[in-house]
Amino acid sequence: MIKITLPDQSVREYASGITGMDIAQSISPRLAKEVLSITVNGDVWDLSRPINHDASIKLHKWDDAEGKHAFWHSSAHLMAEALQELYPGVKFGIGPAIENGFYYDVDLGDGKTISDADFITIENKMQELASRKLDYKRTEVAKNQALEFFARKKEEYKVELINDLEDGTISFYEQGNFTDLCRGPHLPNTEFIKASKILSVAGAYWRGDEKRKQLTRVYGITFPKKSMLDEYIVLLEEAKKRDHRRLGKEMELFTFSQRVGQGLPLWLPKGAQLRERLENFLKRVQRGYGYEPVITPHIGQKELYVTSGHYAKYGADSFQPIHTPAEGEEFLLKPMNCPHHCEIYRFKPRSYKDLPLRFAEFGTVYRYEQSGELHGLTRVRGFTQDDAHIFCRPDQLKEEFIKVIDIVLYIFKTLEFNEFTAQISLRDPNNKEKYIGSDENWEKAERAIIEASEEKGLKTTVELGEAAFYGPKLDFMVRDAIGRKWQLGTIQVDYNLPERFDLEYIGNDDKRHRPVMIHRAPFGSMERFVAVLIEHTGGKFPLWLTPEQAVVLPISEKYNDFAKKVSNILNNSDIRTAIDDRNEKIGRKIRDNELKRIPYLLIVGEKEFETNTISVRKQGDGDKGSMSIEDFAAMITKEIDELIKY
RNA sequence: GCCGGUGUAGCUCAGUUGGCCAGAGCAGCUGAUUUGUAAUCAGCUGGUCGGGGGUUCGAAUCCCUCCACCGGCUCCA
Repeated sequence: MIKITLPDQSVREYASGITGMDIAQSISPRLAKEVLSITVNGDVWDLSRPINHDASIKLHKWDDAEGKHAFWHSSAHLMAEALQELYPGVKFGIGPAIENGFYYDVDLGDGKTISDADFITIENKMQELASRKLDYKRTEVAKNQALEFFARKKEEYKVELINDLEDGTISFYEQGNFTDLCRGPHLPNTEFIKASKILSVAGAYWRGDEKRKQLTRVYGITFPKKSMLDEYIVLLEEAKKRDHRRLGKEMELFTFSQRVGQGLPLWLPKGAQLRERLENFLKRVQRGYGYEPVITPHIGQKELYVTSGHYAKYGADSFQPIHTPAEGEEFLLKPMNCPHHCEIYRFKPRSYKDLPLRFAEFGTVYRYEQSGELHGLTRVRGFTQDDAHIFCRPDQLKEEFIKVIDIVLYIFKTLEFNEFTAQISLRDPNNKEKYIGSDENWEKAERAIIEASEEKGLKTTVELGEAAFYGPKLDFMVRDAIGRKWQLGTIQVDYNLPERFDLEYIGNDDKRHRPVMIHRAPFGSMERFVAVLIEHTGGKFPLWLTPEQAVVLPISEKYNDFAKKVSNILNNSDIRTAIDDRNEKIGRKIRDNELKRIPYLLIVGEKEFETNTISVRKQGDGDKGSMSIEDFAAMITKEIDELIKY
């Protein structure tokens, strides 16, 4: 007999060789119907794999990441089998589960492609196979057997994968007519998969290497219930409706021009105002934290970036130098603000008493992104960072770090990003030579970040080896209103630039010391942040940010003068108010302005004119009755004050 | 940059296998109507069909090429 410990620490005894499915069955038949995989002593296993020793286990259903993972991984195999039937001769690369679904990289053979029109055929084939209730069977094989098997099938990609594996740990999974090299785990059988959808196809280099063959990557998603697929499709449609590229155009916030150049956003008046409001908001917050504004030009001498080290690393893949007509000088469009800020630090000798210095600038930078990489406002070639560089003494690092976290948290709270996580990126302890700076400084910096995050109670993940070569960092990820993740702000510690620019301060020991730099951008970039804000809010911005807060709707032309008076009073109270004096019926005006996401519609007609009032309609909430203009102004002012306090 | 897809009016889209002056709705303009809580009616304007080249008696439609956009890959100071 063996002892099986469940997550609640209760212990059950079973005969050796019991499987996860047997255990589920013994707990409840209902559980047995829903369970998808099992964790055994920390490893995720198939439910059909025998357990031969004492173990702690956890059974996974759809709600667990592990359960979904097994489900989608098995679905990738199912799709592969479908492709094998539909495209004879297809060769397989890799087919993992991903955050939302799975993909399989396949080589269809020369000249063959899969297009949108083929998706339905693949989906139908998958469901046909699934309904046959094919078991996923695990076998363990020796390396030479595995090689022989796939060599015979002319699966050169699999052969390559196996060659890179250690002997003795190789497992195959087989369902129906499809056998794959796979670590698992998998579902018991294909019948769990009740709904399949092929989402897209794309090219993907074999093993991520652009010098190697490009395979066809087929993306799909599956569900244990048909209704869940329907819900997912609704979510995709909702995401489409919120797409910032679409709303940016519709709400007249920004545009792109082929003539200006790809990846170079043009901010339209309403978008520029929105952005300016965000900037002013952050400027005020930063003023309170002791930041000092600086302004630097958009270009700098090439030598500046040679000094910073960026030229060596990125020069060839950047916009190429600008040459002066006479002197033969070379300038680069600035790809970041830090070198300029370092020169500001160097303006005069600094004392330990001067530190920390916090130089802030909404600095516009230009980076040559590959053309296929550009995407709306989230990936552009010219963008403005809400940048600042803090120059401090090593002993001030943690305190400064905490203050930056405070700013980030305040921004998230004000803009209602209520769900977020932070990723701490540390250096790879086995690869220390990849990084610049002393061990002592690294340890100090990493400890500072970890402790600062703990003190602020951040929900963090730690990634080893993800640090920049010049220092560890903390990145913030927010979850938007429909559950998607976006990376926003970043805080990075840097020992490299102070070194390269030979930055110093005089300590209280009268000796020269090296300051530490913190790079930080709570929004990340204005472009990206506005994009995320649009997608998060679906264009229904917080009242204090929205371009037009209220529109006065006169019932007929007779009340245009009164409407004018109302809007003047409100605008004088800093409430951004427009008038819709088109020759339209009131129903039409309401409809159009609701669709424009105007927070408050103010209707004025005979009744309101007589009593000097307005009839208020709140966006999405209908008629709120009438009130005096002054009461409305006070109400709005109060509402904004509650949203944003600075 | 690479693979695949898309490109028709400001926006959303029709335009069958190449064939009269390229269409619709919305937006815009003009006029009528003077309106009470999510679309008043009528008329009009607007497109070198992404750019260039080619095939053809004839091209939005077929071919080549360039550009931009979309989905990914690679990259991201």
